[in-house]
Amino acid sequence: MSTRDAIIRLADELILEKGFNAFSFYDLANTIGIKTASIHYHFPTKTDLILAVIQKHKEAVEALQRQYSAKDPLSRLEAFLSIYNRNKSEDQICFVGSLCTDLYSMDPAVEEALSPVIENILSWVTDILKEGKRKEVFQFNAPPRTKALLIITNMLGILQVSRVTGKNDFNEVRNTILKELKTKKG
Amino acid sequence: MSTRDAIIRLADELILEKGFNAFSFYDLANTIGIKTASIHYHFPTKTDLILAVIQKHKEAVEALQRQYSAKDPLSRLEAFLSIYNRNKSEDQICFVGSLCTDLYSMDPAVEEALSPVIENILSWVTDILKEGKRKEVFQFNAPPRTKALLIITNMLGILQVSRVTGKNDFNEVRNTILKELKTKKG
DNA sequence: GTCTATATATAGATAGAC
DNA sequence: GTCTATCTATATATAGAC
Repeated sequence: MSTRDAIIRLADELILEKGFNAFSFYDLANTIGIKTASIHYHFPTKTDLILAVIQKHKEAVEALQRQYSAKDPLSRLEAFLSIYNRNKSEDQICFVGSLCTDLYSMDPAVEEALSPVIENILSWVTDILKEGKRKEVFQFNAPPRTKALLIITNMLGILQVSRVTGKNDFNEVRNTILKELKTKKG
Repeated sequence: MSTRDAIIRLADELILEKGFNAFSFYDLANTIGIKTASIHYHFPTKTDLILAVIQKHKEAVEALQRQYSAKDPLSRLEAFLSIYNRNKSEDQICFVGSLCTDLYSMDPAVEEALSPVIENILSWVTDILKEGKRKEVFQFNAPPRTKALLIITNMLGILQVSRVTGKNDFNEVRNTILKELKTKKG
């Protein structure tokens, strides 16, 4: 893995673990085994770095969307839910939740970059729900976009809250979302 | 208002707006019109200050619980939901969401103080839902504690996400939660 | 209870050698 | 592409005068 990729990967982990304002170029440099000046060579400013991390998430989401585009609604929904799997280093939260929390302490360019990623995820889930309802594998009453917001905020929120209430709650919420959504057919 | 209270109030606002790691004693001092040394007189460390902010929320929640303890389930639920009203300075998020996001960058004493507050809110909402179901004003299938987690994470999450997707989504989510919960009786 | 002054540490960032 | 060295700014925190 290139140094550049190692920096992005570690920055991403630290954003999900501690938040954008709680890690420094020194933390990155020290862990990777280089000097801070080398980080600045790849990313002149911390904003440049965070934009690269967002870009990585953007591409990962798009890859997931393509990979499951032809699959059934339940598989597609599970693909979406897999974004939140907490089998990485312990207790990482959702990157959207982390960045939205710190949003007003960051360069406005971050919001500009983050916005289309969030809108893309929201459209994706909305579309999955629409198709699932049409095929009668999902049931829900709210408008699809609203139901998508409910599911997304459940996943984002439980990753944060379950840091305190206990990690079982993550599985409980995830399973309940699926259970309430599924018809006998799904 | 005492200087101490002014500090707590402003620190609270900044935590909800920018997060714990994005404001300094200088920000507080400068806005209030005192010097940083005066902040340290009231709160020797930043941890002491955040603990006081948590204590303030603890008391506010408990006051709300007492105030509505004898009311009907719908009124009690609306009292809970009022915690998330965003009619303060614009775009503040949920204090639980903000602190959980930054949790692993803070003194462990913060988690210790925050945990009972979250557990108290969770018990409160669980109890409201139980009573509402028993009285047939609410309908839901999941266990009451799980349903409480779903509603809490919806509210916490939408305050963060709607910073990007637009503030209408906050009202949409809030109204949908109530709509899906209510029976004809409720 | 607030101030001035200061200590100490760390942050993001740049210049220029190799 | 990585380094050493350094700049400048800001952070939390303390000592001691008023």
